[in-house]
Amino acid sequence: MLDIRYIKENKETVKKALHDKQLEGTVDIDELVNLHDTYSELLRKVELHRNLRNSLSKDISRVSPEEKAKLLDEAKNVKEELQEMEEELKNLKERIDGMMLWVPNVPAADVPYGENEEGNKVIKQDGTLPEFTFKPKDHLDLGESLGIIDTKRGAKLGGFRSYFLAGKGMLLEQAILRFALDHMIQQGFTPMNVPVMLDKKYFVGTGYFPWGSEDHYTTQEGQALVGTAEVSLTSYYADEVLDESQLPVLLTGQSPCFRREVGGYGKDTKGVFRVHYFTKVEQVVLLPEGEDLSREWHDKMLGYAEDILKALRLPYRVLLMCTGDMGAGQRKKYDIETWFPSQESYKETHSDSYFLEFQARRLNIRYKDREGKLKYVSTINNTVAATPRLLAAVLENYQQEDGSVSVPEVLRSYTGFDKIEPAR
RNA sequence: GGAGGGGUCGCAUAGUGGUCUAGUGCGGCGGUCUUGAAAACCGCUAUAGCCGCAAGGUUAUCGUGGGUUCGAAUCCCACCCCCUCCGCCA
Repeated sequence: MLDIRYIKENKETVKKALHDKQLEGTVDIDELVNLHDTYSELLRKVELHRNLRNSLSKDISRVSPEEKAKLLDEAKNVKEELQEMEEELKNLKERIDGMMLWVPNVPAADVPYGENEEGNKVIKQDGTLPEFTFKPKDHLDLGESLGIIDTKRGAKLGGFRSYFLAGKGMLLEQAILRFALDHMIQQGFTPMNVPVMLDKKYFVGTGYFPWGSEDHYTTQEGQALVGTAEVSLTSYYADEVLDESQLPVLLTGQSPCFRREVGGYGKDTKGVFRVHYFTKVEQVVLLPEGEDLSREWHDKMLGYAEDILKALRLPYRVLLMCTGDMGAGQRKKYDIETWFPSQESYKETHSDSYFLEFQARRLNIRYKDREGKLKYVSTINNTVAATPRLLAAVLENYQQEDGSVSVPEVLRSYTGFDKIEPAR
């Protein structure tokens, strides 16, 4: 959420953000500003009227019985007038609040303009592409021949985009996750196990709602299932006031992630690349205000994710996402894409975004600065490792001519084995 | 799921319709005293908005949302959360 004062003073900037993020038509900024002006004017009138009511009430309690009757009549009139005005005020407020939720964050100055993913810029590439003396299999073929990925039975039980991981595949997944978690702990992050069914307000708070509500499952109780631990971790301090000395808050959490993947029916249909349920280690940072600081941490957190890929010796590249391919709430976003030999292309495995105060305003997370002034924190989040997608990358990149898959060296102390061989 | 108790200022607690403009204690900040400190004493001690150059005034907020009333922390309704006990359960 942006400050209404900012929106009023920077109408054209906000309109441009709507346009650049391909969100035109979702909210009318002129209408919003006009409504808010009307609201402010009415609010002033209402407050004057409340003042009148309050002073009349006070008089009634002090005055003699004879005078009382007269004042009571007057007070009743004021009350009725006030009720009408307050009704209108409430309606205005609801409309404004509803519209405010649709106002996106303004992209940072260095975010390139683009209508879709084609506008993204590759800004970094790392790792040597593996060379195979044979035609590399895709992760599903590998997983099936190794007996570690079973999408057929997954689909039998849970429908399309469900899967089983079995045996050493399951253990390798756990190794990746634990390795990733350990790396973040080494960076000073606090590991967290988080709730994954949350009140919808936290999805609004993190900016997943209203834009992405279609992609979330809901419970009978009206909660939604998280698509990422970011929602839980970022909301951890919702409605709280931190002291500046507590910042930066560094959290890492592992959680199941649930995504309906509506609108993506034809996309990535093979294997376990795009699934309804996966596991992810996420990193979230809360910072004092200041864009320079956020940018510094944004890059630093990108580095933590790169560390994982480097340690796994997986080739990857980093994309600076364009306006049309970033989230409504995001200020700037990097995606990391990891090499998938079977497709001879890089595929998204990580996403790193900073928000400035956008999420903190919605979630009401503030801190007291050194002068005792209350300010909103700035938030950033990034993937550390998401499986089975990253597992799939490991399988493909580490496959051997004999059909086996060797285990990345850094994971061997976690797995206890150094290769996965074809099932008999 | 059932029964009972409870949610008030940073913390603890008082407050059953009108000086509640929310009392008191603790903590915190400032001051007096002191060589210094402690103790004692005095003062201050929320957030957001509006009007105002300022001083100040004003509106809202006692878990949340409705309602009753001229007036609600206080009465009524719904919901949320916490505690105790019972049931169920990894």
